[in-house]
Amino acid sequence: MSDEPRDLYYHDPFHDDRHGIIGNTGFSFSAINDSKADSSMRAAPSPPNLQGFDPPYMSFTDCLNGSLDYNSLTTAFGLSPSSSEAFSPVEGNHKPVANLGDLGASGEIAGTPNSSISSSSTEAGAEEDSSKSKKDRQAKVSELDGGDGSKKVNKPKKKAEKRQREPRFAFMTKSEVDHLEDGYRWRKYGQKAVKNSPFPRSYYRCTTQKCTVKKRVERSFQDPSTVITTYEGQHNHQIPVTLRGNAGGMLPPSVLTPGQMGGPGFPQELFFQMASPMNNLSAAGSFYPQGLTPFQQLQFHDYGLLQDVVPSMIHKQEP
DNA sequence: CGTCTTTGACCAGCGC
DNA sequence: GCGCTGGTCAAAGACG
Repeated sequence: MSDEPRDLYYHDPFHDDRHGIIGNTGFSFSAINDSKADSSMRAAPSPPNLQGFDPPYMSFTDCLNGSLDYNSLTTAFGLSPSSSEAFSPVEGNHKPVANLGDLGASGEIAGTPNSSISSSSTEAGAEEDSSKSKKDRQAKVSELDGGDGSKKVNKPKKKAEKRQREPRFAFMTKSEVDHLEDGYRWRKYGQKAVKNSPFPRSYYRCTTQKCTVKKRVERSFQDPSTVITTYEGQHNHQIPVTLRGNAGGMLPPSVLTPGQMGGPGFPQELFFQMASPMNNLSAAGSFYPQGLTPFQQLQFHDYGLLQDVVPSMIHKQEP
């Protein structure tokens, strides 16, 4: 693949001094666009106050609605240019915060310090799961092969339609554990070495039937202590709370269950995941300049924010 | 025995 | 057209 991911907006983080600022917040948004053209269209004027945290942050809604300047927000965090997401560096983040894994409440992930979260949203719009399309493709091929079955992987006879992407969100988490518990069950279906990175990227798929959500997990090559988790798609089911202990009890009322807010789990899950660690952040107190944390803003919006956010994300998949 | 991980192979898409 | 890279498949093995 090229160094310029085709399915998202990427820009060189190392030549944009805004990143560090964002990164220091320990929380950032990165937009993942499926369309470069679209990303350029969305490129609103840079938030002039982004650098100074004042007003501290774009709202989650802003991010999801694409009203913010992706260019200023999309930052690489030790991802190879070929990586599909870009993040903010968090070098300045030295205070212990909750781990995303804590949210899973599995208990198997010790709270690792220095958690930083980044979320990314795509333009999305893809109803069809990429893997599904590929499955269809290969199934079709299988038939075309006349049931030979000798070949391990069947070759498609014709080109499938251009693969479409589900909406994606990425999280950066400082963790020693690669695969962070998030309450869902995942099956690893692949691992690949990533260009320009010594760390492989792992591919996971939600094990729930008919749920096409996938996630990728990779370590930042710049900061090996940081795990970058990218979710793709939206869960069409609730968090299997009975599994592995889980976080059911931890769920804030406003984000308790997917679907309650008007859609399947994805944005809610995201918010939930963001919210919990950030709660700890808030508790940490002096973590952010002037006591302002990104989550504080989120808390301000809390329910309303989700209401703003969710429809913007969910309506795309409404029938 | 069911579930999950590992791993090599294959494919698509892109740039040159 | 070729090579590179990301993404996925699926058999084999590991594990509880």
